[in-house]
Amino acid sequence: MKQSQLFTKTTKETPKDETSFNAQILIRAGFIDKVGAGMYNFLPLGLRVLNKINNIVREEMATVSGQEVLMTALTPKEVWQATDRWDNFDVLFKLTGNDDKEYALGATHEEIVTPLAKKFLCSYKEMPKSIFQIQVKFRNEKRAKAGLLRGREFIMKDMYSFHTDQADLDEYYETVKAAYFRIYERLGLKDLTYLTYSSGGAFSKFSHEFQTLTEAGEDHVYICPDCQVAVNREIIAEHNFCPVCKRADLTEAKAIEVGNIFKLGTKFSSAFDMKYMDQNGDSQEVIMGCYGMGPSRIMGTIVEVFNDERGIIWPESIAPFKIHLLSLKENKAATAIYQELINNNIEVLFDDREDVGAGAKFADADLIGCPYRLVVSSKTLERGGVELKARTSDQMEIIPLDQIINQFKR
RNA sequence: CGGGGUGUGGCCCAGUUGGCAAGGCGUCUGGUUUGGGACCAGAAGAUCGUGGGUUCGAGUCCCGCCACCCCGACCA
Repeated sequence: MKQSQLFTKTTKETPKDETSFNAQILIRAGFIDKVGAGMYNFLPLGLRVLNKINNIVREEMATVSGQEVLMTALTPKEVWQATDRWDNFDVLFKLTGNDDKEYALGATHEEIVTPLAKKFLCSYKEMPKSIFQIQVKFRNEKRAKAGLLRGREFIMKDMYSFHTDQADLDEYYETVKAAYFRIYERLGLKDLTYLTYSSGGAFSKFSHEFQTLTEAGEDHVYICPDCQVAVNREIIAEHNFCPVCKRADLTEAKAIEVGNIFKLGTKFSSAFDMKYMDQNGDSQEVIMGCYGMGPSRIMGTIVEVFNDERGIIWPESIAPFKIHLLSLKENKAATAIYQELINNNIEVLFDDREDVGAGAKFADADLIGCPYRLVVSSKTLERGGVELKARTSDQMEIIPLDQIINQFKR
């Protein structure tokens, strides 16, 4: 991508109606744009990052046999009445069609996925199965806040699994837990992310959250110094020791929830009368699990965690581009390098702008935060190459022109 | 939903006692620049969130409403 053609541009001004770091810097760098409280447009750079997060999530859900679907975001009133949530789920956005029929914008999809699965899963031979989607969710939060960390409209991956018995759910649940940690590892968040025991809400005694430590978070967790495990403050009164090693001297920390998995049991299969036929020809209730994760919130979390005073420092796995190539009055030589990178399928943002000073280009590169910066200038060309600098380091080195591809090709 | 705060060109903001709405960023034109957000000259761009009220006169004072931010409550 040539930066001269990029739809967005950066700004020095901090938006006045944002105080959260993730929103301020993502807006300044041109990744997102604010429409209203908890509502953001994703712009070309931001969408590239979001899609990369989504694709990592997709790949890992495939490893636990999740099949991707896309369900409706518009949902009929009747399905929510079936579970008694139309009147008891206060984050539902409700609306009325022109025939006075009422709808809700999807806040979560148990009410849609259960009737759907009921149409296909009728026999013990057809289970277990799990399906997931990556979709916009709507929740009428009384107070949206903290940029991408709590929106009224946000992106969510929600997976639902269907089992014949509790043991099968329990086993599957553990494999999904492991897949979640692989996702956080690939996103660079693993060391900061804790499996957290928390309230089970309406469906079970406990659930598991994945909490990433950051001062920007709104949850308080008590972490075990030995295990990568924590207890949410919600339940610390009844569970004030490490669930794994039983230590009692847990340390309080602020964190943001980046995933939440539940064993639903028969709550929804029973509400929608979803049953299957077992080996003996008897009708049995289906056992369900659900597994949530918010890619847009994760994007905000990563910005909160990986940054310095100059801007974002994207992990390579989700950076909008691997390389930011800056031309300082040497567009001819730089264009040749740009073409060669493109020809080798190496993602590059090429700052070919001719009316922008060197200082502004450096500032933009630091703000946007691609992992590697390549500078082409008369100085570097005299020394036979280009200057390479990692966003995470102050070290610079000259790479000979014929070695650039080797440097980045894996 | 309670409490607090803020609304002034696209963005950040100044605006004194009620008296011609200032500056910066960005944009456009011309010129000079080019290794850490350059400089000079010129130009365009505002029904001051919105509706009422007070006044000769309201960005400024009063009342209602709306939006956004923060704290709290809430948060499958």
